[in-house]
Formats: sequence, C-alpha cells, structure tokens
Amino acid sequence: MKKTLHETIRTDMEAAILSGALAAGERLPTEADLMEQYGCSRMTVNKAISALVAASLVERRKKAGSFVARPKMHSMVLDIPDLEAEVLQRRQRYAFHLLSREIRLADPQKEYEQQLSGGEALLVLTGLHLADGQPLAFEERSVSLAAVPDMAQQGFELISPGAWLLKHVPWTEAETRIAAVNAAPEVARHLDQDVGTACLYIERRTWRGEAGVTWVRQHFIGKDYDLIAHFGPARSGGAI
Amino acid sequence: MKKTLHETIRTDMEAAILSGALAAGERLPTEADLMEQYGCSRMTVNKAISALVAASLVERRKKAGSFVARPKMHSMVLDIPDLEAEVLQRRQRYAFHLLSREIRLADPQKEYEQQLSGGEALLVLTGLHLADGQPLAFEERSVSLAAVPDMAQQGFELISPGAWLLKHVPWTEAETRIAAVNAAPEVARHLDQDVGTACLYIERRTWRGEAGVTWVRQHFIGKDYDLIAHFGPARSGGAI
DNA sequence: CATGATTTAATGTATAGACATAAAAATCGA
DNA sequence: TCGATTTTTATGTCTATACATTAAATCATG
Repeated sequence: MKKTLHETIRTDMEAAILSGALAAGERLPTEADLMEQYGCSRMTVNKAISALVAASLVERRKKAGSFVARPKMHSMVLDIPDLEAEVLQRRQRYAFHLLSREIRLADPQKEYEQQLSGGEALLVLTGLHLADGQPLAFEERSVSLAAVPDMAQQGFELISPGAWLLKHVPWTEAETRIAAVNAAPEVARHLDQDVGTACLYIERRTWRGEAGVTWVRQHFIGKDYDLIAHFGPARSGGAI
Repeated sequence: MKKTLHETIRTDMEAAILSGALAAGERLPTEADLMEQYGCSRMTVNKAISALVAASLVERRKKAGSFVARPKMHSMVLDIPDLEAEVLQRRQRYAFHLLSREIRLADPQKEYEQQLSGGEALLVLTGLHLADGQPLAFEERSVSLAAVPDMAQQGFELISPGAWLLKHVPWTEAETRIAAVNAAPEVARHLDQDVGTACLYIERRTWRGEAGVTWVRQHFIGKDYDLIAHFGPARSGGAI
C-alpha cells in the first residue's frame, strides 16, 4: 500500500501521539519544522495536521502552535446493528415475522406520534426479528406516510421494515436511546422469555431534514445481544 | 460569524444534501463547476468537498465525480457519560463511595486481567456512584499499575477512580460493551434494588498504545439511566 | 457483437508563494 | 512595576499551476 506524503506525515504524528512520545498537551513541531523535515511545502504539512484536527487528536492555536489534544471520552463511535447482516455473519438464518400492521392517525395523546405524523396517517407495525427461527428482538415501529408514502404498499414478508427504509429513504439524522428494561408480559411472550428478563431497549427516531421518518422501539434479549462502542484509531469490525 | 469560502461551499453543499435537493446517490457539481460558481481556485473547492468526504456525507470516484453518500447507520456517535458532570447537571449532589480496594496479581484464569496487567500487579476497586446519596451505579474496576503506578497512592474519597484516570492518564483507545442484565444479588444489594431488576451493564477497556490501562464494569439501574447516540449534523447536548 | 485498446474527464496530490489573523512575547512609557 | 503598544511568529486561507491517477466512455478490431 503506497502512502501519499501527507498521509505519511499524518500517520507519523499519529504514531508519535499514540505511542506516548508526544504526550497530551505537548506541542508538536511547527509546520515550518515539518516542512523542512519532510522536504515538502507547507500546504502538504497543513493538510496532514488538519486531518488530525478533524479526528480531534490535535488542537491548534494561532501563534502558539499545534498541540496534542486530551481525549474527551464524550464521543465514541457506536456500531449500530444491521440485524440481518449480523445474524448472517453468525451463520444463522435471518427472518422477519410481521405480527401486526395498521394505518391510523397519530394518537393526540402521544407527543412522538404527533411530531412524526406531520398531520397525516401513520403506518404502525409490530414484528419479530428471528435468528434460526428463534426470536432475537421484538420491534414496534411507526412510519410517517407523509415522508414515505410508498411504504403503505409493502408486505414485509421478505424484507424487514428497517431494511426497506434503509434502502429506500434518504434520512439525514437519527437519535438512539439505549436503556435496560425488565420484559413486560407481552414482550416476554413474543421473545419466548420469562417475564422480567432483562432486555436491551433501543429506541430510535429518524429524520429527513425537519420531517420525521420513523420511530422504532426494539427489545433485545439481554443475554443474547450487546452493543459495542469504540474510540480510537483501530476501527475494528462489527459486533457479534 | 464570518465564514471562510471553503466553509461556505461546504455548508451550501451540506444544506443541499440535507434538504433533499441533492438526493442520495446523486452527483454533485464537478470541482470545475463549483470553481466557476464561487469564483475560486480548485484547491478551495477540493478542501470543501474533502471535508464532506471526511464527514462521510459524500463519496468521490475518479473520473465519475462526487456523489451524495447513502447514510450507513453503522457509526453513530455515542455520548459516553462523565457521571459526575451528568449528576451535577441534574442538580443533584454527586459522590463516589469506595467499597473495596486491593492490590494483587492478575488471576491466571481471567484472560482480561492477564492482558491488562502486563505481568505486574493490578489495583482492583469496587465502589458506588451516588446521586443525592442514592446509588446510581455499581462499579468494579481493575487498573494496571504497570501503566499507572501513581494510582496506588490515591484514596478516592474526593474523586472517583474514573475521573482521576481521565485527568491523569493519556489513554488513546477505548472499547465499550453495552448490555442488559438482571441484577445479581450482590449488585442488587449495593444498588438497593430487587434481585433481577434490569440493569444497563457497561464494560469498558481502555488502552494507551498497546498497553492496557483499565478495565471497568458498571451496573446502572435500568429505569434511572440511559444512553443517547446520535447521527447527523445537529450535535445536541449530553444525555439526561 | 463482444472485447480489447485508447482517449478523456474527473479527482488526487503537490508546489511556491501571497496576504490575513491572532496571540504570545518583547518593548516602551508613565 | 505595571499597563499599553508594537513586534514577531505560527497558523489560516487562498491562488494558480502542474502533473498523476483512475475509471468511464469511446473507438477499433477480430
């Protein structure tokens, strides 16, 4: 693998930082120094350091120089599961089983539904994600038909609503809430677990620009599933 | 707020993408076009588009052009709690209560401890995070004294081990596993909950370069705590 | 008609220089 | 000595240009 000059500079600095040779808060060589050291123009050095800034490994202050940033621990990267892909990676058979399907107006009591609907009808679905026929997650989903009118025609025998949306709707923003709950009787029944079993509860709302697209709540069987978040350079593969 | 030219181009393109004016997969104007449109040099356009690529809003293919990327939903940003800060933000009083403290060699049975120790001793702590005196989380932590020899002298009456480490150790990489578990008797007792209560279980391992720094396992009371992950441009504040 | 060679249009990388800007450091004045 | 002013230094932005690279598009050929 051939590396470009600015990549070389970037990785050299990165290595120096990660190895501890350049500790947090320390100043790294000035652009002029690096320019000479690598025998290149300032723009090239600048590009390399800018990349480190974008990765928030480095902070720059005018006149003062560039400094190794102290890791913030506030923004880790969370691998969000594409359930089908993960189940297949486990060499299991994936299936989505639709439990219910309904088109109705938003419940005026429920704030989220009101926000989502945009005045129009909602498609409300419940279903199960299955791995080798065993329930893995129970899902309740509301979809804004204002944002995704085509979805009313879908059957979801072959593809899960989430996968369909991912393929057909260009969303731009999403927020996920992660919590632990004891399985309620209905959830426990669907997941084939005892009432009270610890479940990883994931709630995600997705927008396209200002308009809500979908709002989904999933219960995962706690002992069978977990999420992985990662901070740092060595981006690993997905969760198991 | 004055914007630089490449920022202007960047935000213009970003707005076009997020508004849907440029849909996923569509091609955006060539660098030559934008060059003319903004009356600037190609380097400036290139910098703007490169930023969008770094933010994975855009993908580029040679000869073909730059295209709006389809959101991947594989990498959301997870707000990792600084517990003390969050408790204070809730206008509650924060405290850490040390339950046990021990210096010992790694258990040869436990792979993680072996990996962490680097042959030297471990500092093993357990304690409670309290909000207004109420238990919020139960924590078990192992610290590599090879990586952090100073920690053996700490008392942790005033500061939690996590906060101390964050302040004193320049780590470079961390991995967090998130799961849901039913509270075991010991955990339930410490958290003042019934046995079996759903707990959010967070396990984090932290490295500096190749060397392990700390390995921590936390149990949060499910109904009192959750995590927020976010994808998209409108970076909001922390979780509640 | 398919397949392989050639052209060409786009991005990728890099240079050398110019001027702008902010803040630390040095200088000067009261 | 302290505060205000000036200088200096390092980054920030941008230009105009050059050549490299790659993959799509086109064209030639069997």
